[in-house]
Amino acid sequence: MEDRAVTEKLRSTAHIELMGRKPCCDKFVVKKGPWTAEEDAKLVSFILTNGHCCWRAVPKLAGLRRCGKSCRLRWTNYLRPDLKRGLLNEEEEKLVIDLHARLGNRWSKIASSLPGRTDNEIKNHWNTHIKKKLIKMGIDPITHEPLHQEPDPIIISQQMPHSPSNNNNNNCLNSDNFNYSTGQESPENANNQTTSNDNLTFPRKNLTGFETQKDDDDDPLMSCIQSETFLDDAFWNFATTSGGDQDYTAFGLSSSSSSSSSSSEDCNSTWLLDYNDFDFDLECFNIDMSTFEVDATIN
DNA sequence: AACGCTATCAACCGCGGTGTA
DNA sequence: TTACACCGCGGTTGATAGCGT
Repeated sequence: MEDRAVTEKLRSTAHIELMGRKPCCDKFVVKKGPWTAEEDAKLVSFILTNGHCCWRAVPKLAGLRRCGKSCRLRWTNYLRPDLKRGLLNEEEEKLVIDLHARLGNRWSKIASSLPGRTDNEIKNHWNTHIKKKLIKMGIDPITHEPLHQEPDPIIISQQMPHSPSNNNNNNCLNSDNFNYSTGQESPENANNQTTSNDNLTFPRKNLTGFETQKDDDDDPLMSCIQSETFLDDAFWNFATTSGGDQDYTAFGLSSSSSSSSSSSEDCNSTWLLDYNDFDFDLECFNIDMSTFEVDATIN
């Protein structure tokens, strides 16, 4: 068995020299399944010392019999020092719901707005907690519409074609018009059917009966949103009250990361979307790991 | 104590987009 | 231009912890 693995490895190596790129991993010698503490230690030690030049090379250089892909997953989902532990708090949950209404199952995009949280974690939390909560509230977790409400085919036909999963235009949590810091819909945007953020935003008005309802009393989602917690300024002020220029520290964003996308007058959800484009890359930590460690303690 | 069921979450799989030889 | 690998993503699975009977 071992001989065969070696033979295959050599063959694979020879193949590499003839073909373009190297294979990502040697399928005959990689280990699968749960990571051991020893493997974790090796991976953490290697990445903290060297960063990850490319994931394919990491297992080899770190002395791990793992696929590079597996190493990346283990690092990003579990070993990264800046990860938050424990269940998502209420604010994070609400943000996930909001972003899910806007983005659909684009977990990585959603995760990029919750520093310290991984796409896998959010996906799991969605499937195990939030989904059930929404159903309990009478809200369809896929469409974010009330469960009892039949979708209007005319309305559906009006939806934007690039709307993710065709389900994101009904929710008053959808908030290009919504100011996270004030809890108010921006008046100048209130009647707009589209916004400038066109690949992430969708017509919000008059597309479904849900949104044009005059009386929201019977609507579970509206009831939720109109609940004390949701209307409490303190809840929405998390974006601005965390201290001076560090507007978004409640999400673990430092002023430097938020400054690229948000100014004081631009304190709506677009900063979140802009932040999606911030590529979290450990190689930057490679320059000065001590800085990294300091930052990691903040979260 | 033993068993079965459910919930949770780490890890894997397969795919699509992109980069490279 | 083509073929293939890399990377990241979303969906799914499987192990196991927790709980009730």
